[in-house]
Amino acid sequence: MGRAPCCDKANVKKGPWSPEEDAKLKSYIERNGTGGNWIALPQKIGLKRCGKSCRLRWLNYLRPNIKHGGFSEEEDRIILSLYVSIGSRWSIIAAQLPGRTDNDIKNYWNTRLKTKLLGKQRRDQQQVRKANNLIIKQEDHRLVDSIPITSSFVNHNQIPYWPPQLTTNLTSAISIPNYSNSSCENYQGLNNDHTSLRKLLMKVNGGHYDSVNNNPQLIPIHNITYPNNITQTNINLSNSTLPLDTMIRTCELTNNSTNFNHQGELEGVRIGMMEGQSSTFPPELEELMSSNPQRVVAEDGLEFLYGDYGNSFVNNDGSTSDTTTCGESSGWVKMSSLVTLPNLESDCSVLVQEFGEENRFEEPLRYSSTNGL
DNA sequence: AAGCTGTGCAACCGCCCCCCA
DNA sequence: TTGGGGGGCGGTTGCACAGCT
Repeated sequence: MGRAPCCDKANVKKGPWSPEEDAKLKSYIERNGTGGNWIALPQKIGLKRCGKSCRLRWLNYLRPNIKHGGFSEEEDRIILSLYVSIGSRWSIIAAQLPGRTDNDIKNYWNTRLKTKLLGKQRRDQQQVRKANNLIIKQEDHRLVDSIPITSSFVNHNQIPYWPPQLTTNLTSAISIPNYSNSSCENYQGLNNDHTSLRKLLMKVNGGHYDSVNNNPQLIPIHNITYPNNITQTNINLSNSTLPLDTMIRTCELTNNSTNFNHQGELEGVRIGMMEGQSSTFPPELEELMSSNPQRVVAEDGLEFLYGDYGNSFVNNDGSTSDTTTCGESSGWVKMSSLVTLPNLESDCSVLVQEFGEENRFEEPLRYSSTNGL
């Protein structure tokens, strides 16, 4: 049995709203409110529109204080960082941007930001292809296969970033963390449970989740006091909000490899980064990461997805350490290091050594903010 | 100038969740 | 406890406009 339509499809007007319809809807809601029933609203007003259409028109266009177009760089940053963290949860992202609607942000992402990012990547790849073609022309064609693919611009459809040998090594060296049972309490709830995720997000963002009224209260990140060692400088989202996975990934790849729980599982390593494993990232970002992992997260603004950065950690004293020696680093990592595992192409054994049994720590990594997380 | 292509955005569609009778 | 209805959300579509050939 099919679902009953919310309105009489044959007798409702579709398509663009006229100024008269806008005026009717706006003045009615301003005088009387929605009455908590969008379906009944058009009849009351005398509009031949579906209630859902009225709701959408009000929320996305007629509602006061709506901003259209002209996204600032700061807004770009927030959208990008949240997109990396939570994916296409436009309503949550919109909640962080006053005056913006989920529809607006969704459109902005699909038409501008995404193409900007992927366009940049394509340009980069084209440049490398051109450069390689030049090399090929200049060198003996028989040498082509021996040219090392050094980075970054590998087309992962043709050449997997994770070498097969490494994948095997990783499989034996790393067990998949069970977030729901993890002894690292901050991973609890990372099980696609929408409510749990939202609660976690609220907490991580320094907000308060009103479970009675299901009402998230967010506060900006600059109101958060960070845990030891972590500063707004090395997180570099100072005027933004701190996304869930940002914190998690920051913690995952930091300090003295306290990444093993009592079961010997590697706490928090995002299995999505392993070839063939499920991902916590949206496909296009996964594509960016798998083809160009070193460049996915940089430090500033838009560049944080594709900008340059140094392969270094930030230590407690402000000095830096090379990523390939991350086990020796004792500080929180930069944003730029969040998705940077040891340089596996150059030394597959590093990760196994880094995370080998002998490096297991007794206490799982814990981190908290002053708001009780 | 006309046709084509790309872009931006408003609006719709359909699914899912939650509330309430 | 359960099923229907409304609200909310993400994905998609279609149209208008601008830029290019």
